[in-house]
Amino acid sequence: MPNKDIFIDVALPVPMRQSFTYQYDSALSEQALLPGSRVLVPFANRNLIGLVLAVDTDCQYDADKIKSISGILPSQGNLNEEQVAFLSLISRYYHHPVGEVFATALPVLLRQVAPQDLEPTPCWRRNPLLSEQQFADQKAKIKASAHQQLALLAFFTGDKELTWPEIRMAGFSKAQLNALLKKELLEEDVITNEVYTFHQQQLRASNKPRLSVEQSLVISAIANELESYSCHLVDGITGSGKTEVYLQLIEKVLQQNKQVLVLVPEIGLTPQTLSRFEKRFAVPVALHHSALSDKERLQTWLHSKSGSAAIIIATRSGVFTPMLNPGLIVIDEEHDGSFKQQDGFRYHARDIAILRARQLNIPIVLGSATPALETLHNAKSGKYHYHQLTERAGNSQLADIELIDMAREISEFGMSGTLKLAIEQTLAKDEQVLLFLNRRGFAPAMTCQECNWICDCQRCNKPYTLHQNQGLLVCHHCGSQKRVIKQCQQCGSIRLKTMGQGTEQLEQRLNELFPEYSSVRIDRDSTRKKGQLAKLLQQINDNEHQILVGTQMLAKGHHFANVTLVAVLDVDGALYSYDFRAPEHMAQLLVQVSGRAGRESKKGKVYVQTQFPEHPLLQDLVNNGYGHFAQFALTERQQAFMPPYSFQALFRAEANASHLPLQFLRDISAIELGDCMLSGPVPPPMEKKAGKFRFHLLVQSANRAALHNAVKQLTDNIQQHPLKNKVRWSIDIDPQELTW
DNA sequence: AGCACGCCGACT
DNA sequence: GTCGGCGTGCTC
Repeated sequence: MPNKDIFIDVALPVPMRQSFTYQYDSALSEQALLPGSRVLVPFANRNLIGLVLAVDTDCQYDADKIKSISGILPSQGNLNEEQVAFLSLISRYYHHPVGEVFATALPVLLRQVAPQDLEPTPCWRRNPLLSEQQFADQKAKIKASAHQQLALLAFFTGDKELTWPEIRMAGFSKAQLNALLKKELLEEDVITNEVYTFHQQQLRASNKPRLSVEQSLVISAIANELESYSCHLVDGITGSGKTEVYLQLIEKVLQQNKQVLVLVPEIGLTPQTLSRFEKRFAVPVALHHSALSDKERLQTWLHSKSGSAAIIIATRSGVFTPMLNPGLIVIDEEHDGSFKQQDGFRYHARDIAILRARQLNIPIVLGSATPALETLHNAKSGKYHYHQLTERAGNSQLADIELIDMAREISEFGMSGTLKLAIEQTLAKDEQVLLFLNRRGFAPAMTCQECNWICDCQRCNKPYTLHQNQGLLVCHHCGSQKRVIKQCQQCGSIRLKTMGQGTEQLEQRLNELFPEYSSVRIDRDSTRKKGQLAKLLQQINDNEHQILVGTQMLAKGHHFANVTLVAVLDVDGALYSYDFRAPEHMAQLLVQVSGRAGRESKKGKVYVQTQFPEHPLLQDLVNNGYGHFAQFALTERQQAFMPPYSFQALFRAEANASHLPLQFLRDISAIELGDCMLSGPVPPPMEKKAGKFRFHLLVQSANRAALHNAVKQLTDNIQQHPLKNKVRWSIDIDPQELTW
């Protein structure tokens, strides 16, 4: 039925906190126009793709200024009404422009005009037509020097089917794949676009391990709640088999012909993670992570939306992937910081996932060995179901943590005598040592011995870090670099010295101290080249290096079977930090690194060097473990009215002159406070960064509604403030970092 | 965010 | 005389 008087509300990818009204001449097209449809519209003399929020018969905007839409885009890329409602809710929750929220939720290619169709995904498996003998004969034709071809072939175990993103992620090339295809060792097939349905033979039950009593109890408890929304925390120590819990729950959901969304940390989506799923389920798995091309990401999105992917494994931004038959969301390592986006639209994928599960009325499972204090609080207060796994599988034991009092030790280059001795003893047993230092470069500062001048970055007013290997001074805050200087720029003296040590120096000193052993450094600098990290990790597992030096990178996700000594050289920064979450992150890190030591029945040891061995939080962690520490830290948070006992919103502003952000934030803070507390504007610990002067305004309340209301008023004030385009500002709801 | 409009410095 | 610098302002 043609109707000329249809008005539509459209979200456009512009940083404006509003939608735009267009007219729709329904005689123009046969295609239905619904909330969630993608439309092409004229906007400020260009054409943009927008998402329809609502279809209406009247409009609130000046009728003479309204334009008509110029087209409707193919419906495969549409969202449905629930998804539109959900993203609108998210936009309101985070006080972020609707258009940008929608843009974040759609793959890049759906924000472009090119027609985008769901394509069958090619996949490969071992050629089933070959007999054992034929297979061996063909395999013998591969040159012995073609290690990668042989490795790729070995990657295809059993009847495993692999898609190109999976093969590439494991480090193989198209050429290697083609070589195997040419020798007919593999056959090509396609994963169809049909809606996925479960068959019992898709279960590789032979790979199912026996469960512990604890695991069985957790699984059956959650399995009883699969029919509607419920949120579960699985709090399980390293090695207690959290993944097995997820896998068995996923199995139950797949049997109901429903889909599962699994969110993992940025670095957590490794070939090993993937192979755990592949080994158990012969179902279509789709991936979503930053290394995929735009086209691959679109395919994942479409396969998930159309129901042809059964399991979707994704990092942060995958939380928005639409599903035809959603059945379960799993968030592994839920405490991980990479779930929070730290620029632009600052959302937390874990929090969004929980809201989504509630809206979809499906269960969500959060898993961690070191749950975030917020999560733990919600679990203990009964908002989430709380499940604990306290037993380690097999005969492996958790490492002991021991503090080294640096005030009493003679230390050389940041290493105490006790530690040095322990390293010697460990190396003598042919075991590996992991040294953890969260500071890249050779030394974090350079000073003049004559006049005490410090070589600062002029854009940040912070010391340059010396990178001796490259002969550079690098600012770790803004990235600026300059050639290393030989003379004091204040008094001209050539008596310059470095202060403190970074990983580069530590590696050098260790080579001097233990010349008969090989040291390797794993940090952003040493792994910049693509594939370098995987190469170094392989060398470590092949025992080519005995001493491992690294930053945070080394703490997450990697397992080193032969490491029995782990040392954290400096935790003090976290004990007296401006950031109230620093001790929590430190504790999570310590537990994580201690999980690196003493696997495979060799009991490990963790040393932690500190100037403050009596610090109560540190003592509690070491003596009583993470759970006890967390309870103690929560009590402190409660006394200080900090999250999770209050909710926060942080307004950040920066400009070329310091009076601008100050005045801006001061002006807008004239609001009706209600049940809220306002602190600031104050400069953050780094008052100046990359030449910009910065200020903060923190809003706090025990009441979400009151906080929301205050933020609303503040943003309204911003809209009217003359400086709103002169200063760069942002809103961070539930900020993770108060430093910046 | 783009993109146009607008009013002041070094070029063919 | 013009090309172009980026400040300011608007977009249904």
